[in-house]
Amino acid sequence: MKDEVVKLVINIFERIHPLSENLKEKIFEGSDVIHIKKKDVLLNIGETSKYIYFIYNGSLRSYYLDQEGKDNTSWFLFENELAISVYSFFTQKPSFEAVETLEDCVLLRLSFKKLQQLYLEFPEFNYIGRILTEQYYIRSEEKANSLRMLSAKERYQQLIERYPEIIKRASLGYIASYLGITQHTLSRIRSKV
Amino acid sequence: MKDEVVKLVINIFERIHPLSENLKEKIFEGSDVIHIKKKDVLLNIGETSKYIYFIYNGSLRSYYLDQEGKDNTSWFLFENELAISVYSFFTQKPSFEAVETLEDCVLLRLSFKKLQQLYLEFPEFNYIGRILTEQYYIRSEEKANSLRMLSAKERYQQLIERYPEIIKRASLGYIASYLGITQHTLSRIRSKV
DNA sequence: CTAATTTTTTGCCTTATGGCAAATTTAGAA
DNA sequence: TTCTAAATTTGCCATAAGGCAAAAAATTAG
Repeated sequence: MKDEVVKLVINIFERIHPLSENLKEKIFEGSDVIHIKKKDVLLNIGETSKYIYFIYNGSLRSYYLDQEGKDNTSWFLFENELAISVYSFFTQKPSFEAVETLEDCVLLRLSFKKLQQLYLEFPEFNYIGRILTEQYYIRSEEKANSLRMLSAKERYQQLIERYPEIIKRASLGYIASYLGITQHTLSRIRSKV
Repeated sequence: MKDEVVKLVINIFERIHPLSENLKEKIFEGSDVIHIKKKDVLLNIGETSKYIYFIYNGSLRSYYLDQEGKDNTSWFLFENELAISVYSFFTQKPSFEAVETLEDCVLLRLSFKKLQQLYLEFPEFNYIGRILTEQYYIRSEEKANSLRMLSAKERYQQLIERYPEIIKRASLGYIASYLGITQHTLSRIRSKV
């Protein structure tokens, strides 16, 4: 199992920049495959994010609690994507957001500490880290721009266009908060489309 | 002038990771100081972003045009910050957003091509690039989360708390679109506070 | 398979925000 | 300084989205 998962990750990395055999071995040694049930929590609010996850199977979401304690989904993540709590992992400070599974998952886990070692020992690995960070950053900008420029309905339409599976795999309540609207509004939008 | 500006940039970089003398020289050689007037355009919609800018003096904004052709500010940037059009610069594809100055500016400019050369010639420079990308990425996530979770009034209050000078340096219309609301709404929020 | 729980839809009314238009203030140019 | 243009505020009304509550549908557990 681990062989297969690590192979896939390395494959994704190598589309960005070749890896030395030594680095590949270190990635293999430093990471673990974990199996985790639906609705299990990978990171609690207030906890510092210590791991980056690669999603081999399943899906995750991260969410914030607002003033009234309602949870607002900030990201959905699926197969072949990397999952972290952006602020907490990058700064190594306590998280304002939580991360949980939406489905049973198979994840590859690498610790922050190990990752830093790899970055320092293999400077070229920073190239890959930089490119991946850029790619997720672009998606973050897209999110902000949709929220700014599009109506609730348009945001919903854009979401199902770009990530059609999201509707099958996440509940309406989660999707609504991700779009910055209430369940009721989303339900109404759907009934009209 | 150029000495002073490059020194400041390198100083900022060195807070992240030390630079070899050779790399410092290459940064100096590869970059140009440019003086540019208020309201001048650094990047047009449809154009591919070829430069990254360091703001020594002045301020910039980037903006999108919505369906009706109204412009919506996506970022404000001030002294000691780096400015790019995120999507276009990272992907080297035509930009959906434009970048213009809000004030007369003194900028340090480095081409995408030169930057890639530096990344390849000095692998450790990717470390700095990665960390900076992470920092701006965090800010992008904050923007998206504010738009999702806070009311127009709360977003305005958060903005003046975190970036108080923004009010003196950007017009209300720009600030309103950055907050995802109309000028009128922002004007009303201000009159009530 | 049935009961219990969760998720989704719907109705009614309130509130926040937008659209248009005009008045006022501020900034810029001659 | 004075004139002109741009930015900001305000009023009035329309529309989008939220709050509360309950019904309906779907999922899960026993």
